[in-house]
Amino acid sequence: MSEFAHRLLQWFDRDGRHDLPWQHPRTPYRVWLSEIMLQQTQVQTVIPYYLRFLQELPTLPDLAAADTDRVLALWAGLGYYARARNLHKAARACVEQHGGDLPRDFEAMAALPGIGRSTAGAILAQAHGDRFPILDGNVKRTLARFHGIGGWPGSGPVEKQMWTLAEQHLPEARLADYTQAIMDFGATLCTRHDPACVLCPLQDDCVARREGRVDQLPEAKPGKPLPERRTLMLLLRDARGHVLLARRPDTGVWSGMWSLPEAGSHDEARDFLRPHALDFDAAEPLPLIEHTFSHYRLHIEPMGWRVAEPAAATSADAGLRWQPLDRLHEVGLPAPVKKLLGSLTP
DNA sequence: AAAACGTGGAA
DNA sequence: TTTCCAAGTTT
Repeated sequence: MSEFAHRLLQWFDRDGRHDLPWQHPRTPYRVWLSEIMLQQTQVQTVIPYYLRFLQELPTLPDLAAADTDRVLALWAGLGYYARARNLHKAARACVEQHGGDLPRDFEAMAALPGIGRSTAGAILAQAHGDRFPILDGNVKRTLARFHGIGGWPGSGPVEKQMWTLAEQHLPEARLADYTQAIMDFGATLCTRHDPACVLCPLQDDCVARREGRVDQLPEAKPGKPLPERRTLMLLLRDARGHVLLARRPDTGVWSGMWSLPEAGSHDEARDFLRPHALDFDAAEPLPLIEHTFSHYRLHIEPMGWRVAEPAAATSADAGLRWQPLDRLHEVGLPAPVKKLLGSLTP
């Protein structure tokens, strides 16, 4: 076995994490769900969502049989909602094409929506002990430092080089433990800021350590200014304590989620209000919301109205629904909308 | 290749 | 306050 993997496994046995929820039992479905939730998301954030999701949908067939709305509701707050929609699609594909289980074959696994090369490797290694590398943020950081690799790890050439190295470091056995080990190592010891180099089992052979470049590696993603956008959110409440929700389009942010009706201008808002016989100028202004995405900042202007009777037009529209304020947990709401509606007094 | 795609926590 | 970024994938 390579010295790299050997030292990592020894470190893992003593200092790794052995009680994460998806480790007991380490079934393919449980590992899969954890890997998808953990994409671009920290363990601490995932755990409560993971436990709730698994309680509601304990098996892959349960997930496949669930409504998309229910899946999105369980995901609401985690972000990157395409993960939830792809998870759901993949579960249905597994029922139709793989007998209700995840496939054991790498190519079949990576062909499922939401499962790329790294996630496929992570699932096969952890659930079956198969010999595949992963290349997540932890591994990239570890390799960048250990081998002294410059350049942003997300760029094509650097990533290609790292896949090769990740493959070369694989041990012959204990693939499940090794996969968990290198992620634990990156998450708890070889951290982005202030890594614990004095405790590191790889310190003698670490290029960054030897050359005093630990703080400089891995190199950051080239930064760009954050664009600003704005929208009006229309909050219509009726006398029963229901609020009017609108389904997000199939494309763009929050796709498929339920949210508040939006308007890009006051004129657009007036058009939307017309069937409700509401006066735009009678709106109750609500506190402005600033919501930051990974790729732009959104300024939300919420405006509220009270309606005596829900207009017939809104009940017939499949893209709209009147939802009781005390049953918002039934639908998947974007984080800032959930917060806004949660602050309302019923 | 580069941009889209969420959110909350830390520096 | 602003910036960065955390178990990436898809288009």
